[in-house]
Amino acid sequence: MATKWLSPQEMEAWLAFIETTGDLMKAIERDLAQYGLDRGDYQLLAILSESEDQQMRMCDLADRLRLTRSGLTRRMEGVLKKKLVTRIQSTEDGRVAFAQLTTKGFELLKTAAPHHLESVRSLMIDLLSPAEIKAFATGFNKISANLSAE
Amino acid sequence: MATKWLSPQEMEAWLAFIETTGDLMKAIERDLAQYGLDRGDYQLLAILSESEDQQMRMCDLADRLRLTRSGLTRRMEGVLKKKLVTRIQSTEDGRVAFAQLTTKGFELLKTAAPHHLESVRSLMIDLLSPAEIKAFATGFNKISANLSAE
DNA sequence: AGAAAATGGTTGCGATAGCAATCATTCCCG
DNA sequence: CGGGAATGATTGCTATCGCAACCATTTTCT
Repeated sequence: MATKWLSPQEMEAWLAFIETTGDLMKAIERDLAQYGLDRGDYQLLAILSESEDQQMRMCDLADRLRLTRSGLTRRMEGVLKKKLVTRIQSTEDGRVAFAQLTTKGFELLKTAAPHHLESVRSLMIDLLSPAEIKAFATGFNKISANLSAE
Repeated sequence: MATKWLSPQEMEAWLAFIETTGDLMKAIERDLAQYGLDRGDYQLLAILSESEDQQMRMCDLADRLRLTRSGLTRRMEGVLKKKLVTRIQSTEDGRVAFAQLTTKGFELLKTAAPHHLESVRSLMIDLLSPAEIKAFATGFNKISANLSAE
């Protein structure tokens, strides 16, 4: 297999991507810390808030969060202790538990969301031209579709 | 502060980015696992291989890898045990230690690199149009510059 | 109905990595 | 020169998360 190297332009895209992504995530996470949340907690609350009855089966929630079931069990410990989420045992299926957003969790999310949005804007979105925004959307969607197709 | 929401296009770019990035990294990491390396090890070897005498001060290496000094100390344990890197105590400055690539480490890197490159190509670069490549390069560079400027 | 398989969730263990504290060495300033 | 500050690296502690093993419950198949 002859190794086809990356062109300078391709290399620049790749390097900029890997070197920047981690830093960007850290910066966004730092902005979220003032609410006592990390990115995982925020994502969890955000997903629950958009769900039917603001609740989800643990299992499905784990998939959405890209966590294993055990990973979610552990993450739940944190938000349960903070009373941002409650655990509801299913009456229909004894195996199943639901995670449900509490009022406190919803209030915190409503407080944090605008600031989080502002972080995303100022650290990323507002820096990009419309063409770049479009390229990010189409590009990452293609990458994602390819990953799912495997 | 009136909250300026994201436009559908902006939202799509943001969601595609965060949802895809983690999966992409995991996929690349999975391809690297056949060589007994994770992404951190690979990066460490790659950076050393490009350095003067294939060695670097621990401190500088930590910066390049976006690790704290303690994080690097721990990561070094792994590659030291695998004999991919050696530790060299500086004779000039008693505080300083260098990490240096071993022959074995260099050989492994030479073996893994083409496959890693192929992963990067097939999972990302080759899926993108030239315009998207360019947008990724310029976009992430802008984001990065902004983060550094803070 | 009853055994085997599948599903949902938790737990023990190990790996990664950050923070704070620590230690050694070197630098700097009086 | 001597003492305090800075620098480089390590260690203890903690938190996150995946894997494998496990347990409980439900489903499926005969």
